[in-house]
Amino acid sequence: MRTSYCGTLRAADAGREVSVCGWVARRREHGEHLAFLDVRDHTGVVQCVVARADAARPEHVVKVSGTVRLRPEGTANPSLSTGEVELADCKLEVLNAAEPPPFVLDGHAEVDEAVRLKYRYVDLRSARMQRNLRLRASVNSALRRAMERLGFVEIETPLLWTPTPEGAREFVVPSRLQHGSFYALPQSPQIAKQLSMVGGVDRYYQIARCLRDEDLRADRQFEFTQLDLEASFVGETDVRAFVTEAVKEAAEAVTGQRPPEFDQMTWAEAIARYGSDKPDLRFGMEITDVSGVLRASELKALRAASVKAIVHPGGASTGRARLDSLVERAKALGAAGLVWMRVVPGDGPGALEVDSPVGKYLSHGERSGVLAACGAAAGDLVLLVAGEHRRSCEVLGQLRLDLARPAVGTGGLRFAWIVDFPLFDGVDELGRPQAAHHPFTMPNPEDLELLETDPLAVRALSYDLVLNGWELGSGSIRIHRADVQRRVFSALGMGDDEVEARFGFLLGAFRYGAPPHGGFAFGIDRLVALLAGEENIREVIAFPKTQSGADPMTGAPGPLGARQLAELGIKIVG
RNA sequence: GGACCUGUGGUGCAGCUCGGAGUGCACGCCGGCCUGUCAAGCCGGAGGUCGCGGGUUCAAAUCCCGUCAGGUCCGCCA
Repeated sequence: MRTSYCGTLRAADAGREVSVCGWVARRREHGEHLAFLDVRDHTGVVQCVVARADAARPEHVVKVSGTVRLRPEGTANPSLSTGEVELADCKLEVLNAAEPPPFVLDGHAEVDEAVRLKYRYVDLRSARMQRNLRLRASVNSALRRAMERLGFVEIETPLLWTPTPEGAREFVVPSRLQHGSFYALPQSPQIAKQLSMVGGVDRYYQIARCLRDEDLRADRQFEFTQLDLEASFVGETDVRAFVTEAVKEAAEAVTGQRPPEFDQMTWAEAIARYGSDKPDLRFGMEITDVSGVLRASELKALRAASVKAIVHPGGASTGRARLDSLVERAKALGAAGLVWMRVVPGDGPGALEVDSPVGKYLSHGERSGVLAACGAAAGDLVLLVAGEHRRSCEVLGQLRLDLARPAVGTGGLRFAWIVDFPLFDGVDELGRPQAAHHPFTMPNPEDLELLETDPLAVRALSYDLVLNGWELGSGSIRIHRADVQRRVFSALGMGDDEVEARFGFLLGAFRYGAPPHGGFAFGIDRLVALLAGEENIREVIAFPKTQSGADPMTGAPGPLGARQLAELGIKIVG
């Protein structure tokens, strides 16, 4: 039907007889005998010269046959890939007429997302969506290449799995053959892939759809896609090397450049320096501990266990209203308060003074000590939070992002491995430790004895991959011995009966020869969004859902008919 | 479960604080003119449940209450 794609024609093609197919992007009419028609396909647009264009309205589907020729002197369009040529002596065939589209696809108007989603099939024609979908495909392709090169074998795991009421809320599917029983759609193929290790697969991977019935966000959809992998007879560094290789291959496929070595720091270091377990390393403003300087301060509030500071370079010009809102923000984040200091020149060369509500309560030595400790200079803004170590760090970590985070798509790609996560993160209302990662995570062997005595201090053999402040994914070495697994379940407050009911088949498998193994999973939607410079994963998903979980195009979710409900043994009560 | 922002011809906005006739801008659409444009240009035209419901008022896009939808965030996401 066609000989060429629209966006590929160049000066070197001059003289060729070609046919292109696509959509009418735009037309420019000059009276009876001359009109220009821009025909668009996924590769771009090409200008076709026709006598009359009445029959070809925007978004009509057309086939144009003609001769490629150089445009007349002075009429080339350098902003177009095909700007040096045009199609002349055209035969125009309308393959399908179209109603005027609900919005224009010229990339200039910012169209409301709800409208775009309702007419997603039109929206997908835009250069932006075409680019994002193809970028995503090349990421998938690169990931597969890397995994195959590393000896991983692609295995499909069930979508209809058994309910495991741990972690994220599950989507469930009623069983027609066993009324009252349900399948669960997998939050991740975690257990299946571990069983594949017991099954001697050695190296498993899958580009897996995961489903979680939790509230949606800019970086979270009900269903999302992970590169999921697991390997036997490996340690932490092996797993990280596999993932690093795959991610680098994907980034290179998109950017043309192999990314530099990934940073690596411990979880404790990430919290202390950036106030986050997913630090954005594209900029500085690291947190400084100034507790020592203020230990004997007249200000009781600053004699806390831990006083932290960040410096906002050039922030001394920040107005009172803005500072007040920062104080409110800090309180909303859980800080007792926020002390700000505008750094101004003092008397004498190089001397500094502070303009701060608490300035007069601090000695000269304390004021200069704080400035020296965090390296502040005249014109900067210093923010102090006092309280418990982790909370103070996290509050300042959030303010750091609020004040200075670079826009998505700028500042390059700063990958970082965060290692040595704690095994448990806090306790629930009954005082039981909560698994930070998942309950199959191997405790650090050095900390095994703390499982029963000080569980919150136990480090895990687990690690996260972070890119520009987004958590891409996480992984761990798994427990492969039933006795250790039982101790962890016990620390989690799960009794033998409960464990048996939920994970009996997994513990059973571990009795039949489970190799040491570990793995990882990371979100492809997030990786692709960051590589595409999008701040929302919906922009890299062909048919995403809104924040309330609806699809404006299909109307999903929708009701079931009485007959279908009866077949499933389901009665709607609310 | 909660906080905040948004909702006005097909699209994007302004109008809302201080109530006074659906007022305005840009794009698109329809028709006319136009032989080198390229986000073409010029002229004309059509197109409205101001998200929805209620209240206040002589009078509501505008003020108040409720509700729905979209978005950002908190909770949630082992």
